[in-house]
Amino acid sequence: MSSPHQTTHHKILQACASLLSDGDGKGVRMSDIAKAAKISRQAVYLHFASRADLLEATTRYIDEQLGLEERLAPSRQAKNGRERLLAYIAMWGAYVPHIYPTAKALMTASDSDEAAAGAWRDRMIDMREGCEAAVQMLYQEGQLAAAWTVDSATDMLWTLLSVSNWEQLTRTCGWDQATYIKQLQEVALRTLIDDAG
Amino acid sequence: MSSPHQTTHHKILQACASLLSDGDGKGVRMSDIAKAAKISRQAVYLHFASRADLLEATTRYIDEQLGLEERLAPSRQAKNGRERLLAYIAMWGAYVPHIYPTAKALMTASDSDEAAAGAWRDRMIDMREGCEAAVQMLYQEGQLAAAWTVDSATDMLWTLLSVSNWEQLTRTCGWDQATYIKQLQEVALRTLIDDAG
DNA sequence: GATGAAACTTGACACAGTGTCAATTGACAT
DNA sequence: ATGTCAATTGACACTGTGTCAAGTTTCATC
Repeated sequence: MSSPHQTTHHKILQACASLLSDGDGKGVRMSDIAKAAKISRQAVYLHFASRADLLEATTRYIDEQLGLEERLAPSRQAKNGRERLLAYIAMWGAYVPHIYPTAKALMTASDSDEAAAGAWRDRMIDMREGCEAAVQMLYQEGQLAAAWTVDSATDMLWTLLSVSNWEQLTRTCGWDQATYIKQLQEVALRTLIDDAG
Repeated sequence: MSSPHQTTHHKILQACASLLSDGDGKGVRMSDIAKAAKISRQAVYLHFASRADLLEATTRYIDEQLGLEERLAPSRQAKNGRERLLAYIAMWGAYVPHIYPTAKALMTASDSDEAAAGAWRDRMIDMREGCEAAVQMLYQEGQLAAAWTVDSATDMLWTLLSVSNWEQLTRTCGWDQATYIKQLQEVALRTLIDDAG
């Protein structure tokens, strides 16, 4: 737990995050990051063991910058499962665009496949918990549709909200953010709740 | 339109398909393929311009081997949109396991990113047409839920059935094939049709 | 049977990008 | 002055794709 204030460590994260934000995560090389941080390429390795390691740290850094915790508050304060589900999807839909480039870089990390894939998977497991909380609440209210267990419904919701899906719908299909949120809320409600008004 | 009978061309496709089938598409190198086809690595390039090119040809080859067209028949013969939707999802759920390794290799082709990604995208656009046909049929029957246009519903269904989602649900979440099919049918019905009995 | 064209082989190489190593410099504290 | 830590420079190994050149096999065809 070193404290990364305005240290080199911090500068690297900033440079990495910034490079990932412009462009869509393609071809951000260690040397690019070093250059952006005004540092030698090798110095990066003094702070991060590998590209995957740096990428993973960058997602955490971005989470802090963007106040992920605060963004989660509305869904946590929701008074019923339905509201919680809607709030969670709204939060997520507004959040993904920010982490997308990093996510993409992490998901398609060609080289240190194991490490990068693992880092991203860990990250997504955290997000799964948010899904589970909403589903659990629905279940306890007796609102969860009969076709689902808490587990399978969580799996489904989690998958529905995956970054890949977000990418396909917004990038390939051209949906805008508001549409993405509205339609995914629609799907989630109709799928998970019986009186899906 | 050369005719690939028992030619080298054909042997390469066979070797590639076979290598992709065991293992999950990771680290299948050009040299591995050449070795499996009992050919020099360079000879592969006499038949396929690049790894992406070969991979793409392999998906087509597999489609033929597995009789994709015949598998599509039941959904095409369905007498209403609902049946067509269900049949299409059932077909797809049974089909994905076979193309998954190749799909994965194509999606995560680190190098010739453009070509590989493009090849896979083309492939998926074909599959989108199957989704659209079902949605269109529902629409013409007045069965498509009010929240959707034909386009947006097709986008949603297409995304729902993506290989990434299949991968997450079956590989990560551990769903078996029957569960995948049943639950995705459930989601599609509830989402797209108003009287989602 | 010689000629020639295709298909294939061998071996070498360029290229990109990651990660490693060793030797050196600079700053700062004690 | 000494030690230590951060950073630099430059070189190198490694992996895998794709390219090139020169030689060999195979086979058809005159």
